[in-house]
Amino acid sequence: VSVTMRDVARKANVSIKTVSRVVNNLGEVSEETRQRVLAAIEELGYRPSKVARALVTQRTDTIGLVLGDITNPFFSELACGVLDAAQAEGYDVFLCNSGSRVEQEMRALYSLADHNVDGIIIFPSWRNIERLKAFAERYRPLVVINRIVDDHPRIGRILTDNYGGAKQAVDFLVGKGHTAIGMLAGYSVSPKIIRRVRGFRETLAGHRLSVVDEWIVTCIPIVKHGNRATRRLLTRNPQVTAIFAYNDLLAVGAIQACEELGRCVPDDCAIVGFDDIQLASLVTPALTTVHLDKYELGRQAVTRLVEMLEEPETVLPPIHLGVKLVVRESA
Amino acid sequence: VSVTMRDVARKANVSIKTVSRVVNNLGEVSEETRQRVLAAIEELGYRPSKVARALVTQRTDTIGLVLGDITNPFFSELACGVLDAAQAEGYDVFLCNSGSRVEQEMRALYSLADHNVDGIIIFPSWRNIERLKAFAERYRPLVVINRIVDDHPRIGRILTDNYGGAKQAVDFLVGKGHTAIGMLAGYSVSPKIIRRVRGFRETLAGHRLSVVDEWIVTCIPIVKHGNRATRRLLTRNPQVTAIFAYNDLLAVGAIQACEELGRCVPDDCAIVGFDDIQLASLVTPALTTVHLDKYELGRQAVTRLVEMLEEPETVLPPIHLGVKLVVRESA
DNA sequence: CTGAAAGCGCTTACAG
DNA sequence: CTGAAAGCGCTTACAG
Repeated sequence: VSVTMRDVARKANVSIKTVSRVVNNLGEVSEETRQRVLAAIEELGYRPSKVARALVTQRTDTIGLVLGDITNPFFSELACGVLDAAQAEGYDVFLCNSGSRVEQEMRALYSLADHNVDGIIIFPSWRNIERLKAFAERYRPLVVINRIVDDHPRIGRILTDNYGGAKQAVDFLVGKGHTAIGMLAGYSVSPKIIRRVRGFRETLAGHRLSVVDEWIVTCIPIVKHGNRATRRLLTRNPQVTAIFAYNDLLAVGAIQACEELGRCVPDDCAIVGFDDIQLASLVTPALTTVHLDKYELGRQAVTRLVEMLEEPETVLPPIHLGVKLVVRESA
Repeated sequence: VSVTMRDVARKANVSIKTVSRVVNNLGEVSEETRQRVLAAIEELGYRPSKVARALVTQRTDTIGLVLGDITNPFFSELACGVLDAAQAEGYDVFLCNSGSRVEQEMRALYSLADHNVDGIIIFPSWRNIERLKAFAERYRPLVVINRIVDDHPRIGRILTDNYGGAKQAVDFLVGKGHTAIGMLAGYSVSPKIIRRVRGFRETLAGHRLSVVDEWIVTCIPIVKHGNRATRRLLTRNPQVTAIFAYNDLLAVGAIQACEELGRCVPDDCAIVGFDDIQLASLVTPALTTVHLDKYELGRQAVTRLVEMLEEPETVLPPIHLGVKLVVRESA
């Protein structure tokens, strides 16, 4: 099928090299020759093969994006930012779902490396940092979203203010008079890893409120499990009057559970989410939540990756993204 | 950085060709040699370059996916099906947003062709079929979702039963006693192109109800515009007691509008959506809508594309996907 | 069972 | 301003 540089060269009666020069705008070609080559390209419908070019330049103009699950609105908004920014910079993007599982995540990474992507943006699963570092050193540069990693020229970092967001949420709830506040903690309850949990605990303590471990429950961060976990939490601990959720999906599940339990939101139980996905404002009652600019997060990741590709030796500082509580109806 | 076949060959004391044989499992290698090569591969961390391989085989093991907007839950569920099926078949996938604009869509297509993807799955913008056909013939095979296209060996087709879904919705509404039914029609009101509109009109006519053009309004299919369009529709035509929406996003906007207008759903105005995205069951009142298996849609598209790649000459019949009305609270 | 040569479609020094 | 040669990292006939 495909027409090559050789075909164009033949048609325009020049060497392959000259075609290459006009395709890549390297100048040094007489205007007349240039026009002749351009005409041949047009006529034949020639498109330079990025594969062939990549083999010699070692650049593919592609990047990889590894996410937990594109079906999660948080990730799809982030992906949208990545896509738009990548296109603006001239990159195409490979998308991989990791299912938030380490094995699948590493498989995606290696598969991307096999395709010689220029770099990879990843929202990693918990605790996987060492393997990521090994990968980055051996194969491709990485931009890591929302995980703490040591300085490294091959690893870029984008961090959202999860601690601060949790603090804003708790401060707000305490300000409303709540003293018995539970948390749906997502995958892990460990404050060492999860800054949203640490922010929750420490802010509570800062208000001289006791941190009750039993009120902090782990759950897969989707609606169904938020519902289930909340039902269990409120049934066993009816004294809890407010819930801070690791993300909006859990918070929406919590609203459902309250309704099923006959507890009115926000009067019988206040609920605060995190992320401010589109769903948050569409649900009834509308969710009070910590707003995070997911699209911008994706854009920044691309910007940072491009910087790293341009200056491979430099270690760049982490990029920080702020968050802000949005008060609606659920608290 | 990168270690090549030559390095492995040197280390294992064999020819490059022999390394190629074990990498590709072509047999014809003595077990002893095989082990030696495998050990060298392991030790050096060698990974075969797909780029180099692609240059000679003309296959990249990648496919492209061109969507309107990954942020739309319909598309992200579809994408999830594509991703999973593609991975199972050994393909990685490029994702492109087209913003539902023809120019951007064509740009994405050509960019994908430049990367030598093996094939492309596309949910095309309206009326673009001729250019798609030209592209498919000249560059890469396509699987087209939800557009009618003539038989063509380079174009696969997946169709959902949009007409039947609209019919189910209207039948249901009429069964409930509604006679003044409006429609939020999405981008275009033309029954020639949009089967959901045609199904709506013809089913109405089949019930001997008059089809009022003024009650069928076009709008960008997202929540905000659904709200706006519904407000206008119901304000100008208060006699309308039911609305069929082109998709769930519009239907959710319609629910909001009714609430703002003080019309109770479903009693003062019944609303039926289309697609059954996750949001549909989360909103209050929960949306009655036409269920569509978007994940399966994505899977089928991949299956079909793989079939086409295996038998490039054959023209395959369109794949049809059924739909089914799900009755919840909004109608 | 194993290897030397040619070639996929480009770019990169190097000449002229 | 223009071209011939080598090479990117593989696979594909072809020999032996």
